[in-house]
Order: sequence, then C-alpha cells, then structure tokens
Amino acid sequence: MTTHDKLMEIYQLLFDKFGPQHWWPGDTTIEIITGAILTQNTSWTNVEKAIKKLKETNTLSTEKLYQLETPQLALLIKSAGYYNIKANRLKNFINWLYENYDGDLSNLESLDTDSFRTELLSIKGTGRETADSILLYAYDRPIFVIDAYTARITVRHELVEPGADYEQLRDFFEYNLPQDVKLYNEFHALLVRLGNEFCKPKPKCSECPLEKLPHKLEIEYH
DNA sequence: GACCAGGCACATC
DNA sequence: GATGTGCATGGT
Repeated sequence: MTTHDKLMEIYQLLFDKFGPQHWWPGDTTIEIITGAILTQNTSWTNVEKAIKKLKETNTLSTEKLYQLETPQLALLIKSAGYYNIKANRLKNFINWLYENYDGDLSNLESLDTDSFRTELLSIKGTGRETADSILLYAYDRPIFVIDAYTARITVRHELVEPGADYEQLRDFFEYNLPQDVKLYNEFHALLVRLGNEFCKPKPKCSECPLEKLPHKLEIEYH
C-alpha cells in the first residue's frame, strides 16, 4: 500500500463519517483572512464571536479596518483572545495591502503562488499556517495547510517522524497527493474536524473513525 | 479549577 | 537550529 493510498483511505473514512465541511467558514475574502489571523491558537467558537461583532459594527471590510485605530479594533475582537496582538497583526496585513496593493484584495490574484507566499510571510503576524490558509482558502492555491491537529494525527498514525516540522509535513501531503485545491480544502478541514472531536492530547480513540487504522498515542507533536 | 484551543514573534543558548 | 515564553478569551 502506497502512502498515497493510505492518505486517501484516511480521507475517505473521514469524508464518509463527517461529510463535506464547506470550508472556509466565511463568505468574503476579507472575512477568510480575518478568520485566519484570529484563529491562531484559538478555538473557532471564540473567533465566531469576534467576526460577528465586526459584522454588527460594519467594520469587516478592508476600508473600515484600515480606518480603525488599533485599540478600537482590539476591543471589537476581544472574544478571540490575544486581542492586542491580533489587532496589530490584522492591521499589519491591512497596512501591507494598502502600501503595496492599493488596498485591493483582488490585486493579489495575479501573484504567482511562490511569491504570494513569500510576501505573506514577510508580514509580521502572518506565519506559515496563516499564510497557507489564505493561499488555499481565499485564493484557491494548491497549498496543503498544516496545523497542530494535522501534525498530531499524522504523527500518531506513524505517517511522518515525530518532530517533523511544518515544511516537512506540508511536503509530505503535497508529494503524496495530487495537486488538487478541492481535495486540499476538504482534507484539511476534515482533519481539523477529527482533531476537534477525537484526536485531542487525551484522545478518544474508541469512537474515532480512524480507530481501526494503526496508531500510537504516546507520540505528541511539538 | 485545570485543560485546551485551526500560532507567532522574540529572547536566549 | 532547537528550545522556552508571553499573549487571553471562553468552552468542557
């Protein structure tokens, strides 16, 4: 059995169990980007409250976010946690957009994926997962997003070595799967769903849809 | 009350 | 390059 087959078996089990996840859970490009920054090390339910607040106050647009003072923005996104840092990070992105791309998110569409990723990573507060989430979920680029759940699941199932870093994990998925935006989108969303419900630090393997696949529990991702 | 959550930058060695 | 720390709310 090839690694590709193992990954597709996992994908099929997850899809059969959970069905389509309809990611990213947001309508507009700026909503996806905002969500990607706000969800850093934070549960989505907390982010939802912050997004709701931004919508209620009509501030979830590039123009309004650009006009808002950082302390005002921090208050609006309070429920997402780390709100001072995240207000700065969101402003960093918006300021970068205005300084380099005329404040227009559609001007980013013409970038090739490699330069796009490099540029995103140059913004303070936009790390690899945030950049890759924006590339895949806001701009349909074939980048496989890695997060703590994805790392934990693949390590526990002994698909990668413990201690594999972000780029090694991303290479692993992209090398062993076809370059398919729809697949990357759904697969990562399903892995997060699995992580949320079963593959916790203290796992619930007896109810897990991957229960019958080989796995170990003592391995943890860092 | 402890533990966890869809990271990231920065300091220090 | 590897490791440790601050950042903070809200659900279980």
